[in-house]
Amino acid sequence: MKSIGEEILQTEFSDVYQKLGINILFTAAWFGEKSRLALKDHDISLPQYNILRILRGQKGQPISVAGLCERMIDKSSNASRIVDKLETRKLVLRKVCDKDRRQVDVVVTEKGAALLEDLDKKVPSFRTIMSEQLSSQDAEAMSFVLDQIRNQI
Amino acid sequence: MKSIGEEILQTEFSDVYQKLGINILFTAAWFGEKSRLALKDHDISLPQYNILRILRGQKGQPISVAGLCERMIDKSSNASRIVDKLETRKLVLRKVCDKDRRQVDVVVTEKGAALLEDLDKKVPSFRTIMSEQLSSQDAEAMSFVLDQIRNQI
DNA sequence: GTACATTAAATGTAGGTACATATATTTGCA
DNA sequence: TGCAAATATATGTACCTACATTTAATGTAC
Repeated sequence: MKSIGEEILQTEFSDVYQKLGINILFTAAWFGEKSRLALKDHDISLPQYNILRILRGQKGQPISVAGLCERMIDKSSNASRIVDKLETRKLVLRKVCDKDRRQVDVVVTEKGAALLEDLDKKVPSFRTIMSEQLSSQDAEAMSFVLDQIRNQI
Repeated sequence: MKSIGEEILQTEFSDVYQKLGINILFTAAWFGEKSRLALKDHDISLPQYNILRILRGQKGQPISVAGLCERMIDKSSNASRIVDKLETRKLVLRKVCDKDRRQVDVVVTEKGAALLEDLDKKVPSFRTIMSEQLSSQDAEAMSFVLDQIRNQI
């Protein structure tokens, strides 16, 4: 089995926290690469896929571009331009909001929903990747530790 | 304290592994943002900083562009162009390798080393961020779990 | 109601990633 | 030796992020 040290050819870390931190960064990059590979055949980028999933979570209810940003993992991604790409391929629809004409309501189209269902079958789920490796109790505990780390003073 | 669900306004996850997976991605993005902020004043990007640190790890010994790639967290980053930027600012030196003229040897300059030392004081260390939140035993265990996750069949 | 601040989205730009291709050099083998 | 395959780096392109600026619509103070 390849440890994080072997993955990046680093023989020693200054301490175990440094090692864990780099391991988190590396594992996130590894997840991303795995997903991107699965999406490649359909010419969908990772942020595009994430936006489609957020739209599905809306269950038909439209969401603004700012609303999409709030729900994205990468907060500084430019939802406006990602929606552009999806709209060009008719996977989502954009419509100026009646109540506030500054806002733009975004919804997924049938074509988008169908593609998404197809993609879900190909993108490896975290459950598939992780459930053999740790118990759900450990997963919950680990998730809590990550919450704590981000919320330290 | 803000849980991952609150961070991305997601009220429910399909399961705890899904939650942990997204939490790992989000925490990695959070680490990145924190570091980027610290580097901003010096106009150094995160991959540029990482390359400078790899070069310091070489302790003067030159390393090829491919060698840099192997040691980077993001394996598909384009070290050639990142080195370009560093070279323009005279933070690194590039020299065609005598033994194999296809290779390019990269070393950090004194200016680069001085800047790096300055940056290290400003970029928050993982130890600072995490040591209050979990014991070194737990950090070691968590790192091991991540290694296992990436190495499942 | 006009003026000014605020807000939502779009756009411009620099640097980065992902990936294909090009260029130069070395290696290996007939 | 000669020449194709392999290797190291650089470069071109599309999409992305980070961040500043612009445009349009709304809110608010006077």
